Amino acid sequence: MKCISIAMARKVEWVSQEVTVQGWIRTRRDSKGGFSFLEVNDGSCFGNLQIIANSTLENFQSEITKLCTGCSVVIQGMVQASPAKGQPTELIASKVRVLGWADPVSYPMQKKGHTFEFLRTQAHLRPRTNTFGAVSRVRNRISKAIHDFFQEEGFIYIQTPIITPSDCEGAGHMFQVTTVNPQNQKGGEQAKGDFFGKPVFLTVSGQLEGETYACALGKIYTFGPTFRAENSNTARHLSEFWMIEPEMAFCDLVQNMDLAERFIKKIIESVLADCKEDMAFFDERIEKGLLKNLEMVLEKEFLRLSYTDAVKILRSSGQSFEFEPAWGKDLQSEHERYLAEKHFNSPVILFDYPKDIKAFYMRLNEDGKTVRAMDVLVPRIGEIIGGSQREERLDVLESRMKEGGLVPEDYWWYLDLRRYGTVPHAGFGLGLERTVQFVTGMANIRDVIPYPRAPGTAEF
RNA sequence: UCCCCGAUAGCUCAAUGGUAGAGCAACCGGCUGUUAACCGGUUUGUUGUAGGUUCGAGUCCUACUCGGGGAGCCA
Repeated sequence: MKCISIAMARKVEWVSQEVTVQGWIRTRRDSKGGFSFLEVNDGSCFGNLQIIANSTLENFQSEITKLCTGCSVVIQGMVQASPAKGQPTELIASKVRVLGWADPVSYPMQKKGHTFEFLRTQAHLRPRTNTFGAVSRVRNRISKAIHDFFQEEGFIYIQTPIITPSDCEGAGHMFQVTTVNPQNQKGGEQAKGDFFGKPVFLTVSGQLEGETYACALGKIYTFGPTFRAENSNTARHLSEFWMIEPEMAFCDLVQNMDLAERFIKKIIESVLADCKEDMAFFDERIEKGLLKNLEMVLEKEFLRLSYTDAVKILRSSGQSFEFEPAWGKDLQSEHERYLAEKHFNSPVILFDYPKDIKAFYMRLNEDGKTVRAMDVLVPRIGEIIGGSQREERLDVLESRMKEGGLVPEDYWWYLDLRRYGTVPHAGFGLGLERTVQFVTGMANIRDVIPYPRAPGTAEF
């Protein structure tokens, strides 16, 4: 007898076949007409399999009528077309074996109605809910789409270090990695006796290392965890998140933007094609109109707008902002949201930002005032991609570093790329969790990663 | 980190400074090819923590903890 997944058992091809399924009980409904309905889910798909458990089963009174949400079971039986609405098939059980009970008094998961805030306190059990099962499957499909996309485009997947000495781009606080007991360390003496003999940190970006491989292999991408010790407490920030960073040699900003747009569309396309049940759920219960919006994103060309033009649009919009937009200042969330949600109602790519608000490695434009940076803004989320064409001219790069108070010698290996066979190159970073948020409509980033890490939050 | 709001039964929430309640869950019973099943009944409390004001505090005050919304930082 074949042991099959719930996803398979829900397909009509399996009608009339004897099979075994295994999973967890979602609900039980008794019929005194002589049987119980069990809903079993094993995570292989959104829907449950309805089991018909007849009272003639030997453990019907002793066990089956006591099953409740969370119990694990193995069930043998015959798949049949369901006579009632609600499911294509169901399973007439010939044997129901209980593997593990779940005491209904203490088991925290109920059939219905849990807030995401409560489920965050039960992060080890929340994947058993509809929402978190669906998020997990979509997150998986997005991850696969990312690899598919880059592999098909000829990119090489490389793994950049997680422990790194480079205080990359001076962007925010880093987590220091040390084997020295803080109680034994004297002020400033720590690094000498420490494991690596110098201060090292968890990576905030694999970009600098990624550039070195792009300048040898042409097109590369990284896909791994990233750590930022910022004390930021929002629905779109995590201390530990996953980032995808492609880097391409012989590539300018326009090609970079082209890639970013194709990339995001490929992800949406894959999820819409392969996660229909999950996406229908998100559309109905999480974010009304989600599917229509994503389909619209697929059809539309992403708008491309220089920072300078964006500021002009904002200033003449007639919209009242808390902070007045002005050239040279960073765009506020309210500005970005206005552009992506109100003015264009579409993803927008902004480019050519003032050099003073961007990182040292971004290529300086001929005007001497702006750099070849780009941000992809999407409705609801805001910035989902940040990238740039990199500064490939040694002298310009060195002077930009000095302007920013960095010591070029610390970056000797990075500068070597410009000393030996320098080429124009570009790349960007995409936040995986923000992408999952965008695709699923989930409002809080802590609900699209299994175990969120945030300031004061590391329970599991 | 800053501003605003909140914390009461397992969960979601009520309760003029004056006897702590409902719905859901659980349990018992009824009914039914049911499907967020339905109907009747029963049980459930250190009101986030520590202080303070008051004859009396879930309610007012202070601090702290945690959560939510917004902001900054960014992906």
